[in-house]
Formats: sequence, structure tokens, C-alpha cells
Amino acid sequence: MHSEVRTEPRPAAAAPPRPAAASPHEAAAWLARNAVDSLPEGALERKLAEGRPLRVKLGIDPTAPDIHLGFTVVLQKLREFQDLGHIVVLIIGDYTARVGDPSGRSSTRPVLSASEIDANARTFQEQALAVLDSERLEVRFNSEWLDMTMEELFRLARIPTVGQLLERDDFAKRMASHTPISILELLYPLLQGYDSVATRADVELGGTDQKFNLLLGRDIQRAYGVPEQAVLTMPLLIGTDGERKMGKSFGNYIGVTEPPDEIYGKTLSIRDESLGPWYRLLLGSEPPAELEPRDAKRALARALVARFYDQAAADAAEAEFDRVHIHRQAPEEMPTVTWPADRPEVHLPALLADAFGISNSEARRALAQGGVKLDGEPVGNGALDLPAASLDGKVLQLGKRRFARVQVAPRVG
RNA sequence: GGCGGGAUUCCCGAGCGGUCAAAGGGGUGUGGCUGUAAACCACAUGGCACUGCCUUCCCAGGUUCGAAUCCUGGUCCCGCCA
Repeated sequence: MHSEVRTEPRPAAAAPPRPAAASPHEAAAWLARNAVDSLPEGALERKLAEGRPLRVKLGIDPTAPDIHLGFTVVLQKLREFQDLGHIVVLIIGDYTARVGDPSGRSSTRPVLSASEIDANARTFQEQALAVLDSERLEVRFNSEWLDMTMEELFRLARIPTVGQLLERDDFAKRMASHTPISILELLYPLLQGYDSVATRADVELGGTDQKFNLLLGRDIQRAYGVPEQAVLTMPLLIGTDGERKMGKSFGNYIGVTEPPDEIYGKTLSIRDESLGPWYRLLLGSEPPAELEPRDAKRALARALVARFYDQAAADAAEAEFDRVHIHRQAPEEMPTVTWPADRPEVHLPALLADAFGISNSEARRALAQGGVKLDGEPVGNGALDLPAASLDGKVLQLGKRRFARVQVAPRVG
């Protein structure tokens, strides 16, 4: 055990890259430092000791258009492998996405069309490059090998038993609660494992929820007579709701391509208790002890915007946030709503509905609750109709964060 | 193949002939508080140019003065037995 690894300082910035000259033991310890599991015991070190560039695999199903922050935790770990001279094999699950993963209770998840998958796959690659080094990167599509014959599938399907598959945590729970499990779902881990065979993976990364699949990959590799991969699992980032892991299906995520203001604002909206995990997993450091939670969040939010955009964008996002939320002023830019000039009176519910895409009833509710302002002045519940002339050019505000400028003008067209 | 259970508003889930636009929770929204779009508290949450009107409880028929609730026939889902 090397003390320098255990007592590693917690710099405020991202941890410095480890020199490639590190011993296998040191490198393994370095790579596993914020991982949850490195399995089997010593496997990663033995792989590293082979002294060649390892093939480090990660699979993504392009089922959503964007990569979210939780996913970058794993990507950053991949980057560390690259910095040590290893090759990242990024597998785009275009085939598996096409089949349609029915996991989760909702069987309603639509199967994506080929063009959607293509589009997602393309943006995934681009977004992954924000973190990964394109030099040591191999991108593969699993349709390349998964579009197999029945005979080949049967060979694969003979490897694990149903009993083994049902040991997986979520399968076990669903069996216990009589929640359906489709055959296809049981097949998924096999397909993922076959990806490892096809790409000769030395190491496979994933979130802790992938542990079973990653380990099954070893069984499948063994059955195909190829060397078994080492497995490294990373903690799952808690979502913006502070309750569940960040995920597209929970709506508690921050996409890396979201606008700077959104990334900034959503980061500030995380719970104070989430600061520790977010700092550790995203910045590789502890939240600065001298900062109040709010200020620690501001620093984190700035760092994240700077990572996916640049420092200027981060500063601008912060300034905009302060203007709108702290100083309660209107934002720099806002959309315009147009009210036809031929109507002498503005019907507020209709204007609100038009401006913010809400229903007429929602608009009325907001008015009743005092959630509507004009040029910063609360609009009373009483007057639903106001003289059009008195509204022209004013700033209409719904709640704290939605703004639109009113324009009274002849209908276009 | 046989038997049984189920489909409710964004989600989960009550309801079992009127008092149902439909309990409760979650989510979301607004307000309060706040150095935060944290936490906490309160209220709201089908639609409508809205003191009232319209359309809902898987679908299509039917019974009834009256149906989310009963009947018939579909569709889909789940479990048990084979």
C-alpha cells in the first residue's frame, strides 16, 4: 500500500494526471481510487502488468439524445485510462437500441427509429469527445456483430442459466413482486457480454448498477475462449432531485449540451446534501470547507459550465442568475409575445397562455396566486382584461423565472 | 388450454350506482421564507375569453332518472395451474 495514494491531497481543481511510468500496482490503485468495485481482486493490476495498452470498454445505448452529468463520471474514468496510455473502446449500442430495451416497468418505451438512433449516436460521439481523448479512442457500433444468426444466438444463450440471470438484483426483486420480466431483458446482459467478446475488452467500466452485467461479461468471454475482462464500477451520481440516481427516465438530470443558464441553474438547485457526492464525482475534490453550501454550489455550477462551454459562459451564466434570482430583475434576453393591435383590451389569461405555453386555466391559477407580474409589479386577480396600450413594451413575468416582452402589433401575415 | 386478478387524471394509487373533475402520495407550479431554482411551510394542479359551461376514469354497446362504479362484447396486461 502506497501512502501517497492513500493520503492523496484533495486539490480544488481536477486531480493531476498520473504519469504513465507508474508501476502496475500504483496505476491500479490510482484508477480504482474513487471506484466502488474493482473486480476480481487484483485483476486490474494483473492486466496493467502485461505492459501493453489495454482495451477499456464502455457501452452506451443511444436511447436519449444527450449525455448527462452522471454519465460523465464514467467517461472521466475512461479518460484517466487514456492518460495512462490505454485505449478506450466506446460501443454505441445502435443494435440494442433498435431492439428496444424494455427494462423498467414501463413497457411503453418506444423503439427508436433508425434515423433517431443515428442522430443520437452522432451526438453521443461528439459529446463523449468533450471528455475523451480522440487519439486513444475506438468507436464501434454493436450492430456490427450483434446482427447474428439464430445459431450464433443459441450458442450465446447456452452460456448462463436462467437461475444465474435471476440472481441479478433487479430481476430478483421483480420476480419477488411479480413484475414482468421479458425474455429480451434476460438476453440483454448476454448481448452486452458479447460486445466484450467482439471487442476483446480487457477492462469494462460501468456504474454500480452494471456490476452484474459486467461480471457476466467475464463468463461469456470465458465461454468464447477469450481473456476475461477486469471490471471497474463507479458510483452513481445522485440526480438533481437528491433522491434517485441521475437518469433520463427520472427527469432529474443535467444534459451536457443544455444551455449554460440551465446547467448553472440546475446545479444550484441540487440539495445541499448532494454537494459532497457531486464534488467528489465530478470535480474529484471535496467541497471547499470554507464555503457556505450556496457558494460551494456556485463554484460547482461555474466549474461545470466552464467544462462544457468555457469560463466566459460560466461567468455570464452566473451574472444572469444573479440578475434574475437575487436582484429579481428581468433577464437580458427574453422572447416576445405579440397581442393583435385590433383588440383594444388584452385578455391576460390568453396572453399568458400564448407567452408561456401554458393552458388558459393554468394562467388563471397563476394570476389568482399572485404569480404574474408586469414590469415587476404584481398583477391583481381582479382585472383579467387590461387596455392593450398600457401593456405595450412591458415585461410580463410568470413566477420567478419566466419572462416575455409584450408587443401590441398587427397580426403578422 | 383451464382458473383468477387487473386497466382511473403526468406517475403510483383510492373509489365499487348519485354528495366525482374523482381521496392520498409523488412530481410539477405558485406563494412565503432564504445570501440558493437547497431545505422547510402554505396553496394549487382536466379544458374553456370561466360567477357558468364542456370533455374525462382502456374501447364499443347496454341497463338506469343517474355509471369511473352494474351488464354484454372487444383489446391489452398480470398471476396461478397445466
